[in-house]
Amino acid sequence: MKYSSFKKRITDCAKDFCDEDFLENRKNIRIKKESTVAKNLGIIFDATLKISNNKGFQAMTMRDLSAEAGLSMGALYSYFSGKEDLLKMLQSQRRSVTKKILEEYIAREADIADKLRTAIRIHLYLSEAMQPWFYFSYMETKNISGPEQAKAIESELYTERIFAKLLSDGEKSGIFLRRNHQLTASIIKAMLQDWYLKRWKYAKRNISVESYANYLISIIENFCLSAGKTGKPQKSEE
Amino acid sequence: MKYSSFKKRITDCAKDFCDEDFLENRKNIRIKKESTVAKNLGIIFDATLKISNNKGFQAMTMRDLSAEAGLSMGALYSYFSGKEDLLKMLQSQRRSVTKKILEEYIAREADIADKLRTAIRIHLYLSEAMQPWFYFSYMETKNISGPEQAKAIESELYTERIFAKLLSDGEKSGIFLRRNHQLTASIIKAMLQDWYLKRWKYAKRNISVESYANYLISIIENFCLSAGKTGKPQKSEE
DNA sequence: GTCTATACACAGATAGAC
DNA sequence: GTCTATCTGTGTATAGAC
Repeated sequence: MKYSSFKKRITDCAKDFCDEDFLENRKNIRIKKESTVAKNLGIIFDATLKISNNKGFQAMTMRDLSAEAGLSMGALYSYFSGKEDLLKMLQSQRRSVTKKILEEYIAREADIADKLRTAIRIHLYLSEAMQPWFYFSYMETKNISGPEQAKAIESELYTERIFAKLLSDGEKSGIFLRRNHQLTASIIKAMLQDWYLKRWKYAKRNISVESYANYLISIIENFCLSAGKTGKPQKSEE
Repeated sequence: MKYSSFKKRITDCAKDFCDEDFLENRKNIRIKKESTVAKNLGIIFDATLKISNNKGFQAMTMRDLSAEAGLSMGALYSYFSGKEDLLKMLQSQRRSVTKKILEEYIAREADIADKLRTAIRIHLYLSEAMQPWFYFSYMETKNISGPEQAKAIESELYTERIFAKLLSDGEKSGIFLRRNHQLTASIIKAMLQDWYLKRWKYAKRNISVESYANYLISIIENFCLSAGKTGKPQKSEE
């Protein structure tokens, strides 16, 4: 699957505001009209990501945000009760979109080796489509208050478990070698994360997200696939 | 080589204050006596890393630092001219130690495959011995003023080039396969970084730095070594 | 719903005594 | 060399007009 067709499918979803964690916060918002909330929250979230990824969330002032979003300080505070609240809403909204899409695409595949390839590929495509948020989430959630940090860690472990499960199922079916699946899974995560953490590097070198995906898949299959079961051949470089 | 013997060798070095970039800043320090400077700067650096890795460098106040270091605000300001200056000194001191040691150990090996193994292993050992600083440097330097950020990027690319060069030399000698060496090198970096960025995870799972090193080396050698040249066998899991 | 003006707290930094 | 006391800027958040 090519990135371009994935992206088309995704851009609508990405602005869904129907997550339950999000609705929890909805009642703190003074604005009544649903369409105004959706429009302005979108603008506020994008501005937050833009500024934070430049100078850090903690360093972003409300005046910065006000200028970038084109709303006065007063207006901003009718969409959230404070900086911490803003972070919570942003995180829960994006996290639920990510999870939904990842699960959807993996479920479509029947074969285990395909599921693993798809999991790697779709995770990369997701982080490509929402790079500013993935970067933000990685860099900022470490320093945040207790419950938010716990959710970030849980989210890290959640995708890791998906990979570990696939590797372990694959071993049972004889298509993958016996390895330390948990460790392999966590190394896959590290490689996936590098894509959105070092985007400047890959962009400068003209590495496309497709070719990065193919490269990762071939590294992992070299390491995990049983001999003879080379699966569909994957190009190792572009 | 075991981590424990490496660590013994390193702990002395790690407090060297003889880097040229550092001496540049030395003249801004009002304190005359060299031994006092070394002692208190050590305390200040450690306190900075401890607080910053908890709440972020930008969120660390001088009062926090004063309390943690056991020095008054006034005293602190006789060791640096401001927060930014403190960061510059810390970065240049640690960066020079890291570079020196990494080069030293790679140079000791004659065989290319051994050089690659050593580069991976020693980088991991270094980041284990100085985990707080590696973590700090990764998370904080992105948001900092121009020249400091440029040095951080240069440092990332510097180690990457070491790996890429080894892979490419190895290809010429016929021991490594023809791959996209630059891309492989950047993926090696990603895997190395995961060790110090997710230390909580590996600690909880009782993965030792030695076994992580062995695992990485086996992934890379599976991918890069020419058939038949399996080199010294590496354990893939512990 | 959005604005301007302002309160109030807290940060970085320094002066000058000891 | 280290301390306490204090200045000044800047950040978050709110009140109340439009």
